[in-house]
Amino acid sequence: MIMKVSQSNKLNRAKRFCETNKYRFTEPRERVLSLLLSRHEPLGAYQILKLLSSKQAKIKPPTVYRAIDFWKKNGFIHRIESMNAYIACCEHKHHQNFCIFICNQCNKVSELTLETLSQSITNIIKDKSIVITRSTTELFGSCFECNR
Amino acid sequence: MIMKVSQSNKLNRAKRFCETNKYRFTEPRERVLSLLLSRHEPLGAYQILKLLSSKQAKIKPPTVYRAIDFWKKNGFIHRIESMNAYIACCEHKHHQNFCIFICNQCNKVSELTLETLSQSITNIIKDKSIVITRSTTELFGSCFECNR
DNA sequence: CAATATACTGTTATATTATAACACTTTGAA
DNA sequence: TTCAAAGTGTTATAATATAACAGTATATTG
Repeated sequence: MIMKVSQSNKLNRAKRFCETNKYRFTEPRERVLSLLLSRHEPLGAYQILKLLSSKQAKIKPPTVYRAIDFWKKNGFIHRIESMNAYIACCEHKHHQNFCIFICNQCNKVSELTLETLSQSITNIIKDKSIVITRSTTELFGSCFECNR
Repeated sequence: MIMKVSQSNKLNRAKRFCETNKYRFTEPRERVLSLLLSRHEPLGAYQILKLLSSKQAKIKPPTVYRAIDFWKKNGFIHRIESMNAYIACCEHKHHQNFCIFICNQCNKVSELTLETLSQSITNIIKDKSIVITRSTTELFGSCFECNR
């Protein structure tokens, strides 16, 4: 399987992450993350299920959901709530304040890596008695191509 | 049934909205919206189903989902994506750029009516070739009470 | 090295959330 | 009064997600 460098880098980073933190980089985990890294679009859990299953070896939902939960918890994938779908996180460090853009017309989804977003949200929350630990923002509209 | 004024006001506004736009203010629509207005917490579709059903008259899922879809489309309720739940929109005019805060500890949910949010998002999106028509932001953290 | 605790997987079953499809009813306008 | 459109009722089923429990792999400790 041919991979872009950045993609295999990300997989390696995930592997190192597991080693460092004494988690296991198991086959289901590897396969789920690889798949999400190789696609640049959100996949539903049952799409992943189908893509990872062969006629001989059918995977079951919990196998996929466990891997998804693991990577999600550890900042390697995002759940797109409005789509019940998952994408590989494009930059690990932005995982806490995550923003995606969904084009209403072509349905393309892109993650926006916005340094300013979490800053903005902090500014918006003037009431310092609330502490924000995580945010997910889903923007809908039309993209450059659909817009011309 | 005793209601706060603002609550019945909101129901009236919804009624007027229907009259103005030639939509019907039918019984399922009224009951679903009333219920959501009377609670200050998110309700799942099947919770609504249960609350609106009596032993004699059991409501079916499509009845609830149709009412939910109607009010959602028309800006009277929000879907909280991360919870598969629905709440009455606290201010009609903010419906396009909607932000809620969910306390991780007590699970209380509050809608934030932030004049500045949509502005901020516009500022963040420097690339003017993208047009945002709607946004939903879900913030997670700990609230004032849980924070002390 | 064996015992054992822990993390993880495999499997079956089922819960939860949402929609398709079609017959019937209400409403307003021609 | 009939016709079209909007809306509801009902049955069935799709799509998404999790509980529960037995079994396996791995690292650790005695």
